[in-house]
Amino acid sequence: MKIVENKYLESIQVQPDSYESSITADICLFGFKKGHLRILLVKRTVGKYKNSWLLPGGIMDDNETIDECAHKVLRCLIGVENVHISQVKAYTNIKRHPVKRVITISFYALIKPENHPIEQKMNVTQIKWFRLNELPNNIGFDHLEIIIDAHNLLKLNLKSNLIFGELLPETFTLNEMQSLYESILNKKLDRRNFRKKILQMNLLENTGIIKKGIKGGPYLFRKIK
Amino acid sequence: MKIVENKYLESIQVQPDSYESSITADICLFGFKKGHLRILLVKRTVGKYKNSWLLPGGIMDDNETIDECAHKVLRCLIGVENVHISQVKAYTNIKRHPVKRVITISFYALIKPENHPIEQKMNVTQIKWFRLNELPNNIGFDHLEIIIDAHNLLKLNLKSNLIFGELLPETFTLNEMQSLYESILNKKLDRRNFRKKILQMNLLENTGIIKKGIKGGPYLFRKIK
DNA sequence: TCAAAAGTGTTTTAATTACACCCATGC
DNA sequence: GCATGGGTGTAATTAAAACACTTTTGA
Repeated sequence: MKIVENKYLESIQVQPDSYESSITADICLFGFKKGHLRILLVKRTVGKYKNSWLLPGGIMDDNETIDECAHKVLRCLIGVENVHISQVKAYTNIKRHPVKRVITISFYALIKPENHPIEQKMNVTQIKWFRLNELPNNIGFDHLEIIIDAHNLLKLNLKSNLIFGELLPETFTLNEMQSLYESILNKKLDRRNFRKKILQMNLLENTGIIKKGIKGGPYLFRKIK
Repeated sequence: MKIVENKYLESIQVQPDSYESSITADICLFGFKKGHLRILLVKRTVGKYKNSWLLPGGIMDDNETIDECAHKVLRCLIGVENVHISQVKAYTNIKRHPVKRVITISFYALIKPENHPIEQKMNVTQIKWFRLNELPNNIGFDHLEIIIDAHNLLKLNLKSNLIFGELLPETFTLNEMQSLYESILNKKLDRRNFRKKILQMNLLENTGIIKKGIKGGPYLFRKIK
């Protein structure tokens, strides 16, 4: 299995600009760390965009769907099988890749960075979590547009669905959760109104445990079920 | 240009099940006629699904984006260039087409059927507007799923955006508009509340003209700008 | 003991829903 | 002239937004 992963990783990042017209899955992997919403970007060792930050992505095989491909990328990247992904959009501009025509279908996924240490793979010179409001200005291809589209969809889904993947730990304080919402929506929320709204959804339960090391002694909550 | 169109139309519908792995755009073309939201489906003359109703679609060329491809399909179908389209989703299941692998990216578009008489093309045995709540049960491929996804996105966009393409004529009564909304959302709306909400958006203007032939003498409205 | 963060309700405002009568027109 | 559909406003309910003090804990 490890071999398969490496094979894929290479096709994803080692042999850029060398494949035939391809369909790829690019992943906007969002994480929440130190109070900020972040996204994982990589730099490749070769290819035209080797000095640019890029979304991690992979080429879709003959025998896999684009969703399976997206999961494959995540498996290579963080070694996790069952992360929930959401399809965002297809990008088909003819000149988006300098050598060959590449069609990309983008996804977003939500993880907790602490749970998934990122291994530096050989074909990637750098790999880094960026704050969403401090993105580098050298993002390659049309990946900035892809990031913006994914973030917009995430915001939309957050309001209606209250799905936040594993952006938060197993147990968390309501203020941590509020802070996550504020990061994603990029605005301040009223503490009392936020708690009222979230709690009356009956999707969280109070563990009764107080988180240590924080002034005020906040209760830890978890998702029900 | 007419030749080009025919060439495309053939590749879309005459030579099914005979192409290499392809990327297609399938169009959920919604129309509003006789008080019902409808969708245009076609039957092809050949291929495994020749007895099934299908969404109109076309193969993406090397030198066009998927959006251009979608417009091409609409041009072939109804001869119109500048219809607004919305991308919905990519479908990549491996076995969705019986012969070759076909990746489909779906779109929806909104037109007024009366404005666009549908020509029967040679490769299509039938072409018909179906009421969305009376779809045939022999819909080919995964096109029923595609229709449902597109309709759901349309409902979502209707609530937030108030974009209804050209589903309504240039001028229309508020009750015609309400009837359209009820068809799309599939539920009854309160007449006074609907009018209040729509009018206070300030996106419509009253032409001052009364539509003849209807009891009550309703005013005709149009979109501003 | 004091600074920082947690926890908690009420009031105000805005948005949504429910509801009934008279008027205009076509037949 | 009468049946059908068009047009209109207000009250009730519900949801969202604004707002301040007390308690707990770490340093």
